[in-house]
Amino acid sequence: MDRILITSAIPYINGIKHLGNLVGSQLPADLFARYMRCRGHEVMFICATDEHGTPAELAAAKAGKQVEEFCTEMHEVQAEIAKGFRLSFDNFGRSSSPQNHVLTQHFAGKLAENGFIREVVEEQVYSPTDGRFLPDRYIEGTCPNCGYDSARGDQCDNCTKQLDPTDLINPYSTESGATDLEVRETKHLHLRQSALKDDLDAWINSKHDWPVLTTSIAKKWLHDGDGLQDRGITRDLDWGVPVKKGTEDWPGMEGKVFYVWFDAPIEYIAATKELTDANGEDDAAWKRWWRLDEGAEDVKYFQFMGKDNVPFHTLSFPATIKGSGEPWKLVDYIKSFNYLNYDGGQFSTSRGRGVFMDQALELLPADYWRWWLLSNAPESSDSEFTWENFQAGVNKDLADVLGNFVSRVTKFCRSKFGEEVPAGGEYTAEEAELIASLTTRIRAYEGHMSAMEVRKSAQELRAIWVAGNEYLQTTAPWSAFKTDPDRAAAITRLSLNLIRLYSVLSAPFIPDASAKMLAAMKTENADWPGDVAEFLAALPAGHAFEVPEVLFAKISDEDREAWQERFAGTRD
RNA sequence: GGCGCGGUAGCUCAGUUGGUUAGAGCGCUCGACUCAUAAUCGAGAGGUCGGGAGUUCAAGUCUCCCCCACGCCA
Repeated sequence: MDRILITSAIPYINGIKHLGNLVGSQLPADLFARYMRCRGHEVMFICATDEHGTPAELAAAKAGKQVEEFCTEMHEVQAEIAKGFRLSFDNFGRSSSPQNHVLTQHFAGKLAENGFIREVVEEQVYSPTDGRFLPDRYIEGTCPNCGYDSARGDQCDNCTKQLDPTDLINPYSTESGATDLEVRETKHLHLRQSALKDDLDAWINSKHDWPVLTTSIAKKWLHDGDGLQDRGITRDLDWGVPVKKGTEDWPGMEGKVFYVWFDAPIEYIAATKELTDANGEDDAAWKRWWRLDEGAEDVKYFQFMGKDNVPFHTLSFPATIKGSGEPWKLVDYIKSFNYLNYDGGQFSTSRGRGVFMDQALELLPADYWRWWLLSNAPESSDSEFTWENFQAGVNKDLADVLGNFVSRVTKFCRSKFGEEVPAGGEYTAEEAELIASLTTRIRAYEGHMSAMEVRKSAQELRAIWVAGNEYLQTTAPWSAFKTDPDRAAAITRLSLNLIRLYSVLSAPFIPDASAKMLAAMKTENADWPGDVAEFLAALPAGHAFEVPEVLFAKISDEDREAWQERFAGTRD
């Protein structure tokens, strides 16, 4: 039995994520976690909300709430949606947790001790009216280039020219409208990633089995231009982890907090501690996952994320870990994903384009989305969501191939033999052939699942479903029944056992339907198939079952058209 | 403008270190079956692998140039 640590990139607290976000990290991570549990491994599957930073403060203000209150509510919303999609996190934590405060401050302290922190004095725009420093994009003014009067401090939306806030003519705060802005000096901490560059480079180069997407992004950041740059890890904000050197105050850094990208990945560790704390366990319980000197030596650590998160996970977070000089667990494998596009364009949170997680669950059960998204996961390149493809894929794979198989077998049996596994008849060469073919396919499926080859896994699983229909078509028990009822009974007995096989194999993809299939077969035995012939004999003659409700209703053309229309524009 | 990733059947995508007639699913056509959610199974049609040049006994797969789409950065 292996010990498998899995983390999914943590979604930002501000708003509900769209299907592109889901398929880029949480969903494939869940697939892998479920599979590893099915295979009997000890799994720790961690996710959380990323709660700090200006966008959260502003969203809270807009909602007329305190930021803590806002985050608590939004965390609850995201946690509920995650449950709706059957994301099987062992803990869905919060980056604002006390555990993360302590750990983040601890790492910063160690980095400072080891000389990887540099204090830098910068000039930033301060608004006396707002009582705070303003991030570039919360300052607007007239563009010096094109004269557009609502150019942002980082870029002009009209002429696309990149700007500094000080370039703007008649700048004002977008928060208060205040125009009495001034430039003030402020001190910040920078993480000396440049000093760790060679170490990180060697580490990345040793990862020969990582996806090209992952390593190519990391290498670009390492070698592009002047190479890996130091990065500011603090901000002049209220909402965040207060800057401390371990448990000590940090002179000159009063009133400042760590920047989100510094504390967010540390939350992976903190969320594990949140879990064990909640369970009343001691520190050894979480350290055995994260500390090489306290039991994590044999842990295999997998991270899942979209490509936009790769730099933080290949460079920034490892720099934090390595720079600490302490034996923390480093990631063993980074599975990264491209983007899922929506109907010819991008999904967009800010513009509300596409289907969002809460809306998706209003339309259809989780299994529909899980199956389609995973079987079309953007692994090797960006991929595309269209309503036509979604409808066709779901109807064909889930309703016609899998759902209908369950229907035809259980209903045939009920009408000819009653609602129990029929006795009589012998297995022939046809059964031997089916079992041989299934064995090959199941072993291939296991290989793809272990390798996190999501699309290939889905393809193989589908082929296994098809094999059942093929078998029925060839053996035609409805014909055999007329001349040789015993033969028909043998075929039906095997086919009923196939339903249990499909339940077990499909569980990581479509957990709800899987549970329904197992329940219909009136068994709780969901052990993974080793010897297939043996597995298919587990439900013996005389074992009762029931005909389940239709597993997957089809998506009608009317529904599809209505949804297409509804989601054509922006989110209401 | 620089960099990055792509451009393979109507659609969505696979194609290992260059090597026999370029693959899958859907869609389409035809056939079989009638247990089943008008479901299933089989067969077939369909691509000069964005364009051009080159390296090689051999290129979708390597090199160069160009075109197109997307993304990141200045």
